Amino acid sequence: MAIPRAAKTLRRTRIQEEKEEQILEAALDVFSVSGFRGSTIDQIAEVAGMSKPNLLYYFRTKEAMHRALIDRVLFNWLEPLRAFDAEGNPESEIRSYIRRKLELARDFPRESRLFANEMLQGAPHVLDMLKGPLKELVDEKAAVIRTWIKSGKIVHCDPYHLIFSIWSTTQHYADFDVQVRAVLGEEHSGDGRFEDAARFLEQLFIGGLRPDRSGA
Amino acid sequence: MAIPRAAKTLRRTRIQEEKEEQILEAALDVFSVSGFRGSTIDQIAEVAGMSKPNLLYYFRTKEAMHRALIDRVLFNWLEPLRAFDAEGNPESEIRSYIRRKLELARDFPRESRLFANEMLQGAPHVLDMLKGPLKELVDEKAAVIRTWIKSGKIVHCDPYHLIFSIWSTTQHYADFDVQVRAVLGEEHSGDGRFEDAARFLEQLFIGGLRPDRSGA
DNA sequence: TGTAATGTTTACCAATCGGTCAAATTATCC
DNA sequence: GGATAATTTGACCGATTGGTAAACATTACA
Repeated sequence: MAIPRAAKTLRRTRIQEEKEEQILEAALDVFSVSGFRGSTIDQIAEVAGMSKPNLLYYFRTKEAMHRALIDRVLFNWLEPLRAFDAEGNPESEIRSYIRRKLELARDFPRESRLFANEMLQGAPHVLDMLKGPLKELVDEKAAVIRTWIKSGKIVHCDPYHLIFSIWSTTQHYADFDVQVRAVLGEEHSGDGRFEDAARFLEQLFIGGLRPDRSGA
Repeated sequence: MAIPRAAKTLRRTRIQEEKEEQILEAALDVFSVSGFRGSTIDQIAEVAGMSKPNLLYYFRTKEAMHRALIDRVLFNWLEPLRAFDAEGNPESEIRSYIRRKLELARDFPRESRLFANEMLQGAPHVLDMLKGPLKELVDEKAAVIRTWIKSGKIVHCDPYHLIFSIWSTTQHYADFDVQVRAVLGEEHSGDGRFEDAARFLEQLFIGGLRPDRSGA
């Protein structure tokens, strides 16, 4: 007789570890493409290579699966922003922030798309996190940027929109990958495009934020 | 007895005009949030305020509805890029391109999200258009940008990634609207945020593309 | 090695899905 | 106003959906 599933987390088996991993991996595949509503348990079960009831033995509902996935992904997703350091100098901090975000887009495009899908749907599962922890983190980093502005290290600008623009430009290469590939053509669709993107974005942001030397 | 639906386009009734408009409007509401797979005909019918069979009288399948919607939206979506003019000077052209794209994001966010959903799903319905007409248009505009670079009007950079970065930064305000609002907080979630965004992005791109006067 | 806990499968359920059909209703035009 | 075309509806269909029940198989551990 199986334990009530609520108690399952008390002690985790080897098999539990493996299967849950397997399921979340498959769920990421499916959710990141079709979004929550558009994905089916059957689909995920097939990708995971197990029967639907077996999958439901580990995650009782589709919601639970999605929630577990989001929880696991979000932490890593914010890591680069957390690393944004007030002590460092603006140019290298921004440069390395762009690098990190671009690496995430390259190495974890499904995670990026999972998040993008959630946003498009109005963030029904993560709205509290956006308004709480995310906002606080961004507020904090915006304050850092403001000190850079006040000390004349970068041009006067809105720190929030600066952060938004770094997010959007870098995530674009994961979320709109198919469009990027289509426009660049077969020849420039290798991993080299990430190097090109990094070079361009660093140039754009470093150049665009350099304090104005003509005016004052 | 109703006409075979294939002949319907020969002469269009007043009612046809109205109802099809009504349906596409509702379909835009639904598809832009849930994507193709995640949306249901019943949902759209309810938003459109008509019965499902009635809706299916005008569009035989969900696919047909989606296709009609995409077709109608895509043309307008590319208009700003088409307006990108080789004769104008780079600064004002880029400035007004950003403005136009940002206005689209503000005034037609559902259209932007419809497109974003399609991209996330791998562009199953528009891949040919991306590889064909879109690529050609972008190639053409990239050539324009290259002439600006050659004549020293803007800094040397990759024109494709420049275009991508304008797309992503502007569309971000439609596609990730919920995140932008959450991070900015209630007080900055009015329409004023588009003015702030415009000011920041113009500054970023104009500054970032200004030819380097320190080097040469 | 036995047994209890854990894991898996087959069969199934009610609800919803995309879509059809024929009958009923409404608009159009002479 | 009547015939005819256009529109709308309710009832329905088979397939798929998220999820369950219970029998069956396997594992861990004493």
